[in-house]
Amino acid sequence: MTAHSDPEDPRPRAASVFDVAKVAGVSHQTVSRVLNDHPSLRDATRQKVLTAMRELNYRPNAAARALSSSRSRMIGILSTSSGEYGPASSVAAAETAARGRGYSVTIANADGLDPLSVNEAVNHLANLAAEGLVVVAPQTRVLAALSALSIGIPFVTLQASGPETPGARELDQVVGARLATAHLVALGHTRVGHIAGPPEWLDASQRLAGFRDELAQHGLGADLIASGDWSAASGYRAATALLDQGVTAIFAGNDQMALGALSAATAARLEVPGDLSIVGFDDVPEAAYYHPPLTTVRQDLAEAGRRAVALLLGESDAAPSVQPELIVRASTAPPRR
Amino acid sequence: MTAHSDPEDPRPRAASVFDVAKVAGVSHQTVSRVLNDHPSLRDATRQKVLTAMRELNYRPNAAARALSSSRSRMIGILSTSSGEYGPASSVAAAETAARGRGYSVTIANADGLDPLSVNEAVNHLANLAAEGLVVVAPQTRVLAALSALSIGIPFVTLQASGPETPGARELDQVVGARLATAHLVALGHTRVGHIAGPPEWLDASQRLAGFRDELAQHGLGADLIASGDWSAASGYRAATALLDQGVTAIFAGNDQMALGALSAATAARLEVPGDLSIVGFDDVPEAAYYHPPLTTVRQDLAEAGRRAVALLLGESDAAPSVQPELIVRASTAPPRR
DNA sequence: GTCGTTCATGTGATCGATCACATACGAGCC
DNA sequence: GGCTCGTATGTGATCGATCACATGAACGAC
Repeated sequence: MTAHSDPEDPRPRAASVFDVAKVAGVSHQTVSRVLNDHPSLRDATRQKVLTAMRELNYRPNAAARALSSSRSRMIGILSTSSGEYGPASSVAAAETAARGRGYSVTIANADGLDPLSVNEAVNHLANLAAEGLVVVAPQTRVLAALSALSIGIPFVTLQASGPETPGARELDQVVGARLATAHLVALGHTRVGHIAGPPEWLDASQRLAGFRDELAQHGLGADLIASGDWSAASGYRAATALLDQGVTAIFAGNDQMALGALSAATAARLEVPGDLSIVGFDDVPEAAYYHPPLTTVRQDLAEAGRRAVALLLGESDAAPSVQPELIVRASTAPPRR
Repeated sequence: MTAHSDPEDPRPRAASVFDVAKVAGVSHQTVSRVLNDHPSLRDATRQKVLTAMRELNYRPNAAARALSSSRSRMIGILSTSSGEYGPASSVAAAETAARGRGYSVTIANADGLDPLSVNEAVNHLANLAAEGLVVVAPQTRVLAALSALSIGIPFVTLQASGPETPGARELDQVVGARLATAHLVALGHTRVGHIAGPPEWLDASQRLAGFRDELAQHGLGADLIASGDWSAASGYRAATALLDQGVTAIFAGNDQMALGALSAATAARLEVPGDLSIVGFDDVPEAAYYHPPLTTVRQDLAEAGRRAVALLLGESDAAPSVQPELIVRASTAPPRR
């Protein structure tokens, strides 16, 4: 009594347009027309096909579509490997926006500092035939690699402009920085320092530029500058250095570094905002709960993600860019004396 | 004098295996063998082909490969739309791990609370023929939707077990919670409260379970429980409620809520850790710079992401799970009296 | 010296869609 | 009637890879 092997299940593989066509009593091409909602189709026919699709639990094969139409309907996101709040929320918003338009989103993280890693990431996305790239963490090196590889993929950078992106968004960064700086100056600070992000980040250099511009406009020198790497730890170190130079106010390039500065002030037995005013950038959700609650510049990162996708997909009705907003909390005050 | 339209550029479309084959003087199949590094290939032949590929700047067409091999080499990540640190860093690590193994990663965000949104996200990934799913923010509803759709895609959940994932990882959460709770008990606290995450999150319920278990083991009641939504704001509210009930220590389900609790204590003119001890969970990079620096439980989220991918791709040499680690900083101390 | 094996390579069908083109039918017009 | 035109649908080639199978050469075993 030997159990003989079953002749295998009748149809292990998924339904194709042909299967649907057969069930609906039409040609495969008609099914394809339904899929791409072609205008000249009788409604009765369309319904028959749709019914058949449901019955067979039909799923169009994305690979086949991509192959024959030579359109991948895929957008690549080039990001850094960090889990930072800013990039992450932009990515999420970009994904939602893209999916809403029938696109898929693949991500590729690059180290950013490592040219090889950037190349690999870009190459990966190019191999997938991504129709466009959203560069989330725009470092000069990433953009350089992108140009150098010169794969003909259009790309849009977030939060800072790349070659293809005219003006608009880059203003945000400068304007935001000016907002923060102006606030400190208006409070009466004259010795205001800046903790800049890594110089190779476009955002960082633009914020720095905004800081300089604003001080210059008030006839103040902008020589109190320290650099960090976006982390709280680096903010702590940078703030310590700036305090030695006698600043009474600090504009930090992001909220994490501002938090580090807050911590450095405490360690130096200084009161914030009494002895030292601090402004951050980004308005991370936690900023309102820092001690003291942080004055910062709010950016709508999610909106930036959405807008990047819209721009990429050529919806050039691109509304004017969202302006950053200064959120005044408790970490800033007039200098004590 | 009419400019006649050019007969168009000679070969606008990219090189295929056939083009490479012609240049290398071999058959298209041999090219394919090089691509998939087939064992029986003379080295000279392989070199010829590789040279031809470089010369033509050949990129294998992913869609065509997927179609004919019926393998998408794609992993889907099902995530929530938040920009939180935890999920984001796991996603990044998972991506790197997947790419290292020749897989691509597409993401799909779901609202998590909205069943429709979850369905859409899962469906999207299924349509892409993802070979496996990594569920980054495991809420019961997401898992339910996943089972209900019963598309035959294997999936792995991060940080908490799903149907397919036996034991291992889920311990992490419980163990971590016990670690935190035990620390507070060892300091002499008897009225310790917990700020739990949303009940529909598996992580939240597991941490809560760990908290309860540990207290029970010491003969202490675990009735001082408030719920939050992971945000600092909710932590603030929950902590305020717990303080009314006279707790001397709080274990928060994540660092953001712990930060909110820190802020609530300050608002209530209580000193941390003198009047109130607080422990968080996750060890976000900023935790060391909170005021005071936060005692918390460190999880290696990136490692979790990597491991999820390994598990998914059937590398069952899955090393024993990484144990969470208690990081003692300055937010915990013995009760004042 | 023929046979079976293994290695190295080629030939044609195939995956599941779209595309280019053909066809059938009815309406409108001279 | 004969023409053109627009709508609705079908036929076969095609995208770029892999797969199944065939073939030719080299080599040892009997």
